[in-house]
Amino acid sequence: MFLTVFVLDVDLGSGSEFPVITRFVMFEKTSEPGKSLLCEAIIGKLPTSSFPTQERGATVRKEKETGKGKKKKKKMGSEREAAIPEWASEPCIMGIDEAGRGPVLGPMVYGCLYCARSYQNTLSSLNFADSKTLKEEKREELFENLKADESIGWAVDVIDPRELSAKMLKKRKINLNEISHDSAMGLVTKVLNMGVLLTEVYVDTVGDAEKYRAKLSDRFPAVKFVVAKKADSLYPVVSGASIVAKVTRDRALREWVLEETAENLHKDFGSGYPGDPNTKAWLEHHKHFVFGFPSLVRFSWGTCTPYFKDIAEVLWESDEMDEDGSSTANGKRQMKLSSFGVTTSKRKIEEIESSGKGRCKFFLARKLEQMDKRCPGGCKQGGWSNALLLAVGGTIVAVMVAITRSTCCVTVGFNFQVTYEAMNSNVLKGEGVCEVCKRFLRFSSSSSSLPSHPRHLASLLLKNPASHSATQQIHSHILSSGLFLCHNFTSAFLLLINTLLRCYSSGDFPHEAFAFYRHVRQYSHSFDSFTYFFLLHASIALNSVIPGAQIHALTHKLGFHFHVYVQTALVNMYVACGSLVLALNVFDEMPHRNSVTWNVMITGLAKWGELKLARSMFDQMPEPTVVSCTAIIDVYSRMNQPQEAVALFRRMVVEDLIVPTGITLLAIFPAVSVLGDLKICQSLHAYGEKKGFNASDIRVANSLLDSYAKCGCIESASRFFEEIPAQRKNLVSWTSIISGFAMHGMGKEAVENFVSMEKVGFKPNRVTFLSIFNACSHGGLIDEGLNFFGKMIDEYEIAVDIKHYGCLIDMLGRAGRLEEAEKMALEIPCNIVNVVIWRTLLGACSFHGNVEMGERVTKKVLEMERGYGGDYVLMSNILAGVGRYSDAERMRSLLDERNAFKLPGHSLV
DNA sequence: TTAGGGTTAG
Repeated sequence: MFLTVFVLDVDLGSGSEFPVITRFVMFEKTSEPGKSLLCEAIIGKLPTSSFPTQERGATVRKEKETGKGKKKKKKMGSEREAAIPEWASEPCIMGIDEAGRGPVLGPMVYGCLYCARSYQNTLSSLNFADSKTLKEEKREELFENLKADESIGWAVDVIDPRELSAKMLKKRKINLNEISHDSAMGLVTKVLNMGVLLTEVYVDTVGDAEKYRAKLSDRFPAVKFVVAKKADSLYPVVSGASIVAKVTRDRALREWVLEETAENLHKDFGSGYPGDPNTKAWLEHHKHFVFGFPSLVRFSWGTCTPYFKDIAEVLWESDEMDEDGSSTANGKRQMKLSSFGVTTSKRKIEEIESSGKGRCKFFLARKLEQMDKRCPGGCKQGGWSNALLLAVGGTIVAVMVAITRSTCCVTVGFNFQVTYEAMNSNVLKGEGVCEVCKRFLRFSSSSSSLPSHPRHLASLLLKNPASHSATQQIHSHILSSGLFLCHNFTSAFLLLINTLLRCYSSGDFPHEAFAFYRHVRQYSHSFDSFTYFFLLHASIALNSVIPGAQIHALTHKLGFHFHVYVQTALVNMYVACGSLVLALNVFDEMPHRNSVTWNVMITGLAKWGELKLARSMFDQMPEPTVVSCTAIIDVYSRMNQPQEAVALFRRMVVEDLIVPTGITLLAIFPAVSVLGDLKICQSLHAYGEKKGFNASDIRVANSLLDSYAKCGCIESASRFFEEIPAQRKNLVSWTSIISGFAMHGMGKEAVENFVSMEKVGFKPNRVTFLSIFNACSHGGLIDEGLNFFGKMIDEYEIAVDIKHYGCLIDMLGRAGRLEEAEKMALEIPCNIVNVVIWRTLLGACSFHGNVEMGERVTKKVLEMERGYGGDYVLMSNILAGVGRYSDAERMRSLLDERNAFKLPGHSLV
């Protein structure tokens, strides 16, 4: 399973180090193309901590309001004023210890206990001992005692498991020792800031004791630090701190709100240590296929890894590329990029919502709601973003996000807690981007497996030009990696920009080309003709003249009016959008035109039915090329003017000015087929042999054999087909010869060839089946035809389309099996059925004189179309055939009344 | 790194 996550907004919180994703959507995407499923559309805000009784951060004991010994605290920097005991002004000692470094579950708690140095002896008599050696009840009792003791102060720092995991897995990793040191230092700072005169601090070591001591002394030069192993059993003040920490952690675990749970999650998780069978069982039973574990679990622990085997697979398939783009030792060159395409639609979302699928407790626990597509921060360009889930050791640990239209990049910890680096404000100064998005621009190229040089990225794009996901990933990478800063204005960067535009313009998401261009324009104006060329193609792909016209204006402003490529692309764009007048305007105003410009204009005119104008322009062309000639011939062929096509081809050959190519032959053959002129066909055969086109281009050979068949010479077609070497024949060759036999009523030969084709390993397509059905129809091979029909569905799994039904109904109808034909017609799905089907059946009814069915079918036909005279004539003939002359006459009258038309017959012979 | 013409079908 693949996942796609779209992050739309983050909450920076007030002073929180860890911003939280508050708006995002997630998609589940199956590996089956086209079967993408929206899993959930969600929005939410994470709680700052799952420990309900303590705030995240140091919690410092407040002195009781006893009055005695109470005094106003000195103001320390910006710290708030608070009451502190008198003894705090004396030299004080403090102990620091932790609880819960090892477990895979729950917070790590740092605790401290402090008192006046003069109270040290009393402290020793309080029977504090290393908390681990005491029973829970005893610890609770001691904790309550020390809380009640006015000569003692204490504080804790509860570090949420999500924070631990996020820090350990973020790009700039912070290991547990570092987190521990920071926490301890945080406690020292807090207590000092309260106005406590700390002179000695005893700390249970984490890592090398001396280095730790030096670090602490460096930070707090006025304090003497004693850092030792097992300090909790050596110094009563540290033992007290260990009790504070341990009890707080135990309570946190007891009172932990498993937000993911409504009723199913239980808290029998044992000790939380990785080896504990209860803990293991709990982990096994509480993993989630997308979110991994509830927020209680430290997902960065190696213990968790085996549990992620079965959960959502996240692929970040990219072979390691060297700096120069060459392959690594495994010899693979091709970059594989998994597809995290944007696949959604309003309908799909509604479907999922209404089906009730997708919502799970993990979403509910995160207070997730439906959302719309706009960026809540007010990004003018906001909207969907692209995201990549990064997998480390098979575990989802981060989501890399680049909102392609608003440039927002964040990494997201496993439980959607953001672990982000400082944003690069130089890069993101864009207009129309909301503050939230701006503040999250980040992600250096080192965090991605993509190359960092524009030239390498461009070559990657060129290797995967059709891959939308590759394009998106590189798009995101460009926005997020700071390439703008390093490479802006370089030719390599422009090449990359252009290549990306090219990929978008030729793919299914051309609007992204404009979005990207708009974005880049905020930082750079060093575009060239390639840029505008691709943008104009993107406009064509969008099938909209508006962006194209805007680019037109822009190129005019930027001085590209003399650039032949840009101007030709403009003509092409206007032609493609059907704006012939605008195309002609550009064409006329061009100071220089080349043959391509002419060809674009000529074929454009021809395509939109302006054949005469096209021909006149062709005749004015200074130097006609084979392309323009071929284009005109092709247009003549398609516009049913075969004589003109042949005449022009003759002129080409006779005048010997322009040499036809294989493509010219492809253009002329349909005209020859329409004419049915075997002699021309034979001449073209000879010409193709002489020039080598028949041998070099299988399409020419296929077209020739098709033309032979259509000119009535199935023998020549068959002979020519046999002469094509087996290894050159393709599916079209086989289909063409089957079709040839079909049109000559040679059902048996068609079937034999179909069988031979299967034997040599070709898999028939829908056209092949159309041909074989036609062959069976015209050859009277009804049962064979029906067998082929079954084969098409069952063996080749080809969807039946209306033309297949048409062939089969024609086949059954010709054979007089009218009931079967009618049954089949009635079974055709109503969204594809058309009048031709029923008209075919009506023809069969007429042929076989079936009045009863004829009347039924006529009714069907007239329900669908009333203006075609042939239908009335057919029914009239059926009625007349059985002597119902007055009814026949009524049908004829109806034809006149309804002003139905009938094309007069014609013959070329 | 830019363009234009392109096989089979009731």
